[in-house]
Amino acid sequence: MRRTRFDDASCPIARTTDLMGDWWTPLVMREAFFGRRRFDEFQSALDAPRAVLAARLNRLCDDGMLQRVVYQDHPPRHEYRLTDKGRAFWDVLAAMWRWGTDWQWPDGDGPPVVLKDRETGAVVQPVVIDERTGERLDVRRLRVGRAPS
Amino acid sequence: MRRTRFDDASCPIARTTDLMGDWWTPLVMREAFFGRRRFDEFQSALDAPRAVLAARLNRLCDDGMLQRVVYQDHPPRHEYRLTDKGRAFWDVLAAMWRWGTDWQWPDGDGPPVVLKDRETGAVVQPVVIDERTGERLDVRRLRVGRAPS
DNA sequence: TGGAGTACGTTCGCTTGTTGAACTCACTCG
DNA sequence: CGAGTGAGTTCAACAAGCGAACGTACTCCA
Repeated sequence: MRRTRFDDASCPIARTTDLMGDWWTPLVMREAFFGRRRFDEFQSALDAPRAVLAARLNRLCDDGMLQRVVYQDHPPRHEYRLTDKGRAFWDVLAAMWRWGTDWQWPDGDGPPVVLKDRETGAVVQPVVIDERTGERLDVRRLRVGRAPS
Repeated sequence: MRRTRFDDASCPIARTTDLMGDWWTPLVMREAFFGRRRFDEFQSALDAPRAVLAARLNRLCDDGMLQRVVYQDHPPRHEYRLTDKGRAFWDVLAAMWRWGTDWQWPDGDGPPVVLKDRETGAVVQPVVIDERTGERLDVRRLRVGRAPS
């Protein structure tokens, strides 16, 4: 049986899950954000099975998250670079970073790493708000509605 | 071979991925946010294999995202309810919602559904910002640093 | 008392995906 | 010429996913 697919679902969460819903894909994207570009850079950073990594990189290229850029012919070699679509995905990883930081270190002391501003050195704490009101989301006030036409 | 685990990684994204990195778990959480509580409610909403759903619900309970609440004995029956930790996870799903809405409908017209404020009916558009500055994140200005002690 | 229905899983046989290790190929470097 | 490198591909063993059927412990209605 093939894995159930959600890429034609009408829910944005389902479509995103279809693309990113496995153990390696979000980490491949994380490494891409941290500047990795070549196969072996990803491989040694993640220590992922090479076959799985190749499959994930292919899928991310197919889906337009990454783009192959040739840097030599004979043999053909390319780098994997983020597209605009891939770059926009950082928001999702940032939300995961924040939630993981807040909730996945039950010992109370939090993770050994934080996000910082490259120039000022200030700690960056991602948070999700409603673009219109600027306030944090309250699930209880949300509902799903038909899109305005 | 057992799936590679990241639950002891030092990166918050990796730990979050370890928990949510499969195709059903985010959708189970989505349904929990939309008010599902019982096994068959989840099952019919998602149309997931029952064995897989049972495994996911167990895992989410083990990890403190959901909580079993008994609503009858003989036979013992319980509901699955969100904990604070699970409720906090909405931010991640909201970021996925936004990204999926922006990038996973290439036909240009966007998904048929939107998030709305239950009272005012206004469309809600989640966005990720830096809590301190209130500005959207710019990946290029970020780096990973050691946590302050 | 008997049969249908409901709620919540578990078991089954099968297919697909993941894993680590080894291998290939086309170069480059000394 | 031989060793090294980068980017995958192939392999066999094992784990996980799949749909369907089954089990259990009730309740409801005639």
